[in-house]
Amino acid sequence: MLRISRLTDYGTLILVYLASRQDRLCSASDVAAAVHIALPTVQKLLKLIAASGLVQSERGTDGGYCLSRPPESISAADILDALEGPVAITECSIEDGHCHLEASCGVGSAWQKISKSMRISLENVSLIDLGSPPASFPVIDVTTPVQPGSQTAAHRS
Amino acid sequence: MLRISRLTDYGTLILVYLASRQDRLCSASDVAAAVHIALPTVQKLLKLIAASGLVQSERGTDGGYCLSRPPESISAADILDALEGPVAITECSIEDGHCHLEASCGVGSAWQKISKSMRISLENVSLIDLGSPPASFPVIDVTTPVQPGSQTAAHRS
DNA sequence: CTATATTGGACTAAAATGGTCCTATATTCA
DNA sequence: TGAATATAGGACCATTTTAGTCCAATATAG
Repeated sequence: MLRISRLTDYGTLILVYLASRQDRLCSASDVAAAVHIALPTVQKLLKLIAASGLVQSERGTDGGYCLSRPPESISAADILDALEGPVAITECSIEDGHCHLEASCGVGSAWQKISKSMRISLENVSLIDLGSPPASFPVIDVTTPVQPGSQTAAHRS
Repeated sequence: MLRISRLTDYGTLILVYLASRQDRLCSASDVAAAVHIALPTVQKLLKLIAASGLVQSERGTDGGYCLSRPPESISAADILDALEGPVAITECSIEDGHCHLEASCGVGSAWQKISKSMRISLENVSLIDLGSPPASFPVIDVTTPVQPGSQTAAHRS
């Protein structure tokens, strides 16, 4: 169903929470209590997210996690990259080469291109948007040339 | 990874093939030979697709399958609906109600809205587009009000 | 030295996925 | 009627992915 995993969903919650606590360092326990997700799961996710560079960590007493960039500059695509690997709609589109159907296919490339458009659109959704979503999100136009880094979500208040 | 399943990918291939054979009825064996996918798998997929109404079937000698609508009117969203259930980016967005995080969440709705935009954009990609993709597909704008049935892919020659 | 944290990994149960196969039924034609 | 060809509707299984928990090691502060 073109869906993201539940862990990615949780990860988003965690990041949104950290965005609201930009100043302080939050321990995994703090986060778990705030977002109402079991501690072990939060720990696992924070480790993953930290490994991707989206958050920074500090060990020891009074240690914890915080965003390593301002929330405006963290996109939905960044989150997917961190928790699910690169956004790719088909297996073809990640392996990019050895598909035993290539000759008769002609479809792979379409899904690939759709995937690229979606990725770009997700790059335009920031952590702030995810925390306080607009009335609705714009529609992907999958038929005209993509504009690489157009601009970030335009609804910001 | 925001990906579609391999079976859905295969299903797309099959539908694109049927679109090129609009006139005749194609048996599962015909299709399997044409798209280079194992017969049992093709049979399974055709049954699923037929159940969804995208293709019509006829039994008996000289029976087979054909599209039940012109390929222009079959969208990528239709294919996903047929083979993976409704396009929904999060589990939340399908159950639409009982999420034990609802209080602290605020994120679910953002992903839900993004999902809706993506769905609409996929509705604008036809089977013809999937068969002969344009140079690139437009980018989803996830920040402005959605336009329900705007128009179908504009690159058609 | 002890408390508190993260780090990095192993581990398990449950579910989804991909794929095959079998029986029943419908249709055509000789 | 009977044989051949198709779909219909399942069951079934192996493998992978997902979600979730837990443990030993390390770093930090007091």
